[in-house]
Amino acid sequence: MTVVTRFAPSPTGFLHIGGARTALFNWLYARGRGGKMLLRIEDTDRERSTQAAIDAILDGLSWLGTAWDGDPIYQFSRAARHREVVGQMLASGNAYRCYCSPEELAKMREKARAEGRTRLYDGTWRDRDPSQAPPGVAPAIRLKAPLTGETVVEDQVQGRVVWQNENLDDLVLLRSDGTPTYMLAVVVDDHDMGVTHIIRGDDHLTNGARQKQIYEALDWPVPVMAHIPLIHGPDGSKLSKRHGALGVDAYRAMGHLPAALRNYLVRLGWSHGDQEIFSTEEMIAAFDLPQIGRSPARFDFAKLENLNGHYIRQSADAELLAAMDQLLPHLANGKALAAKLTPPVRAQFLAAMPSLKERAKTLVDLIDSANFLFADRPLPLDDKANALLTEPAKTLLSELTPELAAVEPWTSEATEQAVRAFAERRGAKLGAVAQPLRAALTGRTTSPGIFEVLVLLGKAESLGRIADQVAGSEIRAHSADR
RNA sequence: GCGCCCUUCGUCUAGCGGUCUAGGACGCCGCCCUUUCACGGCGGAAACACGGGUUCGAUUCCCGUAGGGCGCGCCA
Repeated sequence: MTVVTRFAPSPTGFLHIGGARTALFNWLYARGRGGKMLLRIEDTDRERSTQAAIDAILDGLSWLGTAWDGDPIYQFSRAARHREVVGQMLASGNAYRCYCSPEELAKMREKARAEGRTRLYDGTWRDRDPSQAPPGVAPAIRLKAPLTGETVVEDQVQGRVVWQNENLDDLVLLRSDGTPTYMLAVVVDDHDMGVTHIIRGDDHLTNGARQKQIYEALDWPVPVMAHIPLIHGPDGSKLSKRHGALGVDAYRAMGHLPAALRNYLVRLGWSHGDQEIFSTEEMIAAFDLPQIGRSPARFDFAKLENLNGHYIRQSADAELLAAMDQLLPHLANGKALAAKLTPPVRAQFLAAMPSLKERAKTLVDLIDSANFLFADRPLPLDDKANALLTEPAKTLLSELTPELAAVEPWTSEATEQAVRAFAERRGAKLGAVAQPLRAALTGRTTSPGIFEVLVLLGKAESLGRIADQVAGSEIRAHSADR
């Protein structure tokens, strides 16, 4: 039997990180078994479903690299089929009409709670003759669930979970306005789509039991179920906007790589011995349901960043440049940056990439660390760089200038030789010269190796930037004289 | 309140009765490398929630307690 999994988000917001992991698990499980992962948009809540949310979900899945197979199924469009199935259940005696008013139901719930019972609906209309129906009231259709015995879910993650049927009540299948409920729609759709494995958040575990009752009433085969624990915030509470319940688009905008996010997510709640790094192929081969833990995991940004740094270092230079191009439209200052990336600057960027990527945790870091390549003269200095360029340091730079100007050819070896010789003659440590030089060339106190920077910038630009700082020094010196 | 689930270093986790003086990873601290920052290397601090059982022997099995989560709609 071919494995068919599905990801079934409701389009009421972005694709959040928990949903992304659920999708990833479904995708991995299907891929690892030559199966398919289908996508079903659960848009039956017409009030809250939006096209923007649908787009965000499709976009997010594609970016993450966990795209669905076939066309997305829109649940709302299947309402007629849902009604048809309820008709069958009514005919077979597995469902009945309930004429209770909302007020009556509210009272029942109150009473049940007061008495410490879980079954909220008291079965008023379960066996009552339809002739007693109040006139002019449209009924809801309820499932005639078993009163005794137990309902068991053999869950791949949770193990065998048992509910006493007396704790489960007759759920509504069709509302009085004729629209299907979620509980019914999910069962009918999963069945019709040929879903063999349901992998979803464990907030659906109880639903699993109720849905199993529907499957049994319909005499349909029950898919394998796997209810995975939810992701929590760093403080252990439910993941909220306060923590990082961000859409995957936000992680993208932070400069994370899809491969890194996948690797981070797959290890959240699942493990394969001590292995931390998984290529996509390795993940697909190793992933399985029983190894998923049952306790909720907390989201850890630091670990994600570490992993992302790893994947950035591993990426080919040209790939990183391409990833940045794709990221730019998602950044606030993306347009301005894109305009600066002229062909020569891109070439410089590519040349600098091997050492830049060594230092970056995110693509945003990468762009930021490359700033010195395309900054305009005179270079703005950050505070630390400014503090470093003291008067003696500037004097040193001005004395270094003619020696650098004489360097030919302008290579990293030749410039290093010149600077080292200069420092030695002055009895200075290399750092005493290199740091002011770095500040003048990059505007910062951290950068790739200084001789590499010199070569990256070229002789004319390098000397120009040094001159800018030395000149600034003279201007200030003059004004101090008066 | 009722039902269900969970509980190993700060975090993600390995562990599936003796291999545990509890392993790995991130983070943290120290040292090394070094022109800065990273990378890399080496070392360190850091955990079996608690109480009962079962057993020759419990991190591993069972039962409680405590703490946490999820569910309890004619929402999805």
